[in-house]
Amino acid sequence: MPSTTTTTKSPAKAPRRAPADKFDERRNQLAESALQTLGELGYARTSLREIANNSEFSHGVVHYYFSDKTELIVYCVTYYKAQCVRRYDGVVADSSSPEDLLDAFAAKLVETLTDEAPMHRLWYDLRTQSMFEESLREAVLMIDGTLQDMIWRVVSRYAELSGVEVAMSPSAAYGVLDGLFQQALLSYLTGDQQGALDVLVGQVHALMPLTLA
Amino acid sequence: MPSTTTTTKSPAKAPRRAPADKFDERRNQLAESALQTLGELGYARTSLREIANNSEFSHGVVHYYFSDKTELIVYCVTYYKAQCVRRYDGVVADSSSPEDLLDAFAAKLVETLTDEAPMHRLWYDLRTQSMFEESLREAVLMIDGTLQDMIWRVVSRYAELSGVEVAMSPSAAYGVLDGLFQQALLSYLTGDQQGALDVLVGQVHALMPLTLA
DNA sequence: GCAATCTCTTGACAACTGTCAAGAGACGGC
DNA sequence: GCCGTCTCTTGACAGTTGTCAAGAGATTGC
Repeated sequence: MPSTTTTTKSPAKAPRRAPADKFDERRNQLAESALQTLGELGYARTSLREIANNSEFSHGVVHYYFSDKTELIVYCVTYYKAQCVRRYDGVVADSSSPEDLLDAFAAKLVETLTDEAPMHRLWYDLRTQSMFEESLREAVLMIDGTLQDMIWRVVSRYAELSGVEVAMSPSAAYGVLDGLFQQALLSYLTGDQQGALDVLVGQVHALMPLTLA
Repeated sequence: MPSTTTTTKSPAKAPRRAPADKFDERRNQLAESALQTLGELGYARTSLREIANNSEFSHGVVHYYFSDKTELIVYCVTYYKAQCVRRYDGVVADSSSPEDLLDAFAAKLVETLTDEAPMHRLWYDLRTQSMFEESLREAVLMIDGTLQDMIWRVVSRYAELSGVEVAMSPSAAYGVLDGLFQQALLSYLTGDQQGALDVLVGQVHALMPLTLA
């Protein structure tokens, strides 16, 4: 088993004597640009040249900041997901009743599904590819773990506000909610959008009480 | 909306005067061979030459039986999934108590996860790609529908044997079970296999009663 | 046994891919 | 101002891809 922590490796053999921040700054700038393209085309069909074309740089610069394509992709998704795992913290902190929490949680789900559908399909793309490509697994399993923790904070707070214990494992709670969200995403992207959102809200409202003892 | 039924289009402009079955036979033969390669490498990284190499034919023959790569892939997965949607029919027919059904269902899930993991990851791969690639959607949504029906037959029979009504929509039941199965598949392929199977059995046993009123 | 059709192979094509080397510009310290 | 380093561009490379045309075998109808 390789180390499980270092997600931000420095590129192949970049010197980086100077600012030390400027380098990471550019990396993030490039990552944000790349995420746009990746969210549009998906992992497999996004070429480094396409990423560069949609940025203000030329195609050679990618290899200055990343050692290869896999490192770029992994960095991008890790970078994005790191900003997402706190998405429901406000919901958890501000709600004072189980009903409030449930409504706010469902609303947040709808919001992110609407606003960031390309990012979500990219994440599912990467996670699926990790079933084939060994080199993606470490990052994917790490991210999946943080998402599970994120959901668990919501579910356990929901139970706390309800005054009962949770009746599901963190893994099961994440699995079922993720299944519903993924289904909604597919429906949202392939069919009528409003219907997908409505169904998701209904299903989450129906499911969450079942996580309680 | 295009037609929703014709999954077995004839290729671009193949004449096919003769046996009329021989042609489909070869198609299926090629599909089964291609499925092996696709299950191993995934949708994006499987080339037509690789498919041909793992078969007894040369790379040109693919274009004799399929008009392009997309048609081949869609045909393969549709062909495979058509054999799978009856997987739990025996379970549904033979069980005489809810406990029997639940045990048999979980056992079947474990069996298919063990025996056909590459086929399952291929399906999830295709479904995810359909979020990016318009041309895959029709087939994916059709297959997804038949899988939902398959799960619904299990769940509604489970309720019938329990003497109560189902408390979930077909969509929700499929969504949550699919989420758990996908999670188990990822865990099975990336970590310890036995653990993934045990967790899946436990989660399914815990979840199924929750589908009842 | 001939001819027409089906079946499959071979070879080529244009396009695209990740990668990298060579070098131009910019920027900083001195 | 000058030199060293950082930053980025350009151009090229070898390999791979989907696609298709030309034609060789094989099979069938007559």
